[in-house]
Amino acid sequence: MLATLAEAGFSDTRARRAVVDALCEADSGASPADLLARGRSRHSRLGQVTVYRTLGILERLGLARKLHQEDGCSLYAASTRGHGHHVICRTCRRVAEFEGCSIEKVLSSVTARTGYTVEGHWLELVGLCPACRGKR
Amino acid sequence: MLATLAEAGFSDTRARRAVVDALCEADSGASPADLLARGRSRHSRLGQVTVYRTLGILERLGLARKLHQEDGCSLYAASTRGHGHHVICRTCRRVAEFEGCSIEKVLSSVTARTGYTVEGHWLELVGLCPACRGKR
DNA sequence: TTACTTGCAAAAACTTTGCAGGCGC
DNA sequence: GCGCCTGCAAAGTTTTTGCAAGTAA
Repeated sequence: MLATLAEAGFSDTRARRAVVDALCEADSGASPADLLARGRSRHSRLGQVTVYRTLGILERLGLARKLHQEDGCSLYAASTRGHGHHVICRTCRRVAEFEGCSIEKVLSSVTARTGYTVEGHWLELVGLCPACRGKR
Repeated sequence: MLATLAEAGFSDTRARRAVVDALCEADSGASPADLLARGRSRHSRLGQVTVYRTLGILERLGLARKLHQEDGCSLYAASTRGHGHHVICRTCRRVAEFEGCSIEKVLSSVTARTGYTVEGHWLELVGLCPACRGKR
């Protein structure tokens, strides 16, 4: 992830590393505030603004993805570069990434029914992770 | 839509009607601010707060759906009650609703690969509507 | 009448911007 | 050393809350 940042021409700074590490260590969706808190354990002078700015960069590079949810959409999760989707646990917010969403069939039927040319899609699953399912 | 509100125990007020009508007449995603503006042409004393409150009710009843987008997620669209998804035009924001997203196969493969129990999903398509495609 | 609604004003929450100083390269 | 980065403070936005007055039933 840091390597990709470097390739893209961004310098390797302490603040960015703190944000990136905080995001990667989290196996659940993290809000900018969460990331600030976690990042500060690595770099105490880290500011919220830098978290936002770094997230912006990561998002543009496809390294982080914003998770959208019923009750707001300001959680972020690390993401393998490129296309992919996330499943998020409705209880603990832990996320898992997956690829291959065979929705080609849906696309053609939507095109036929609505006349739209579909260029992109956003898919997100919600459920219970193995750990939370066990707890019940 | 108003009938459904009544059945759910909400009274039929001028303000709510203004918001509902504004949302229904819009064939594109509308922000709370858009709805306030449009709603005021019907009920000039309408306040922004009521727009938010009404949208909250409609959302809970499944009559309105929040559209999530790259650059923020505060657009709403009227929605047929129950399960469904939207395609939104990336140019004019016009939306169309569709049902039948055959993602059952995806679900089982995700369950197998991640161990999550998937309970719900959220899918949104982006593209060009017939009108915007023609304009180019 | 009685409880539900509304809208104003204010507060709160969340993001972005301006800018002087700091740090990576 | 030069130019990209950072963080503080402040400004902007968006959404929520408190409350007295208004309205549906």
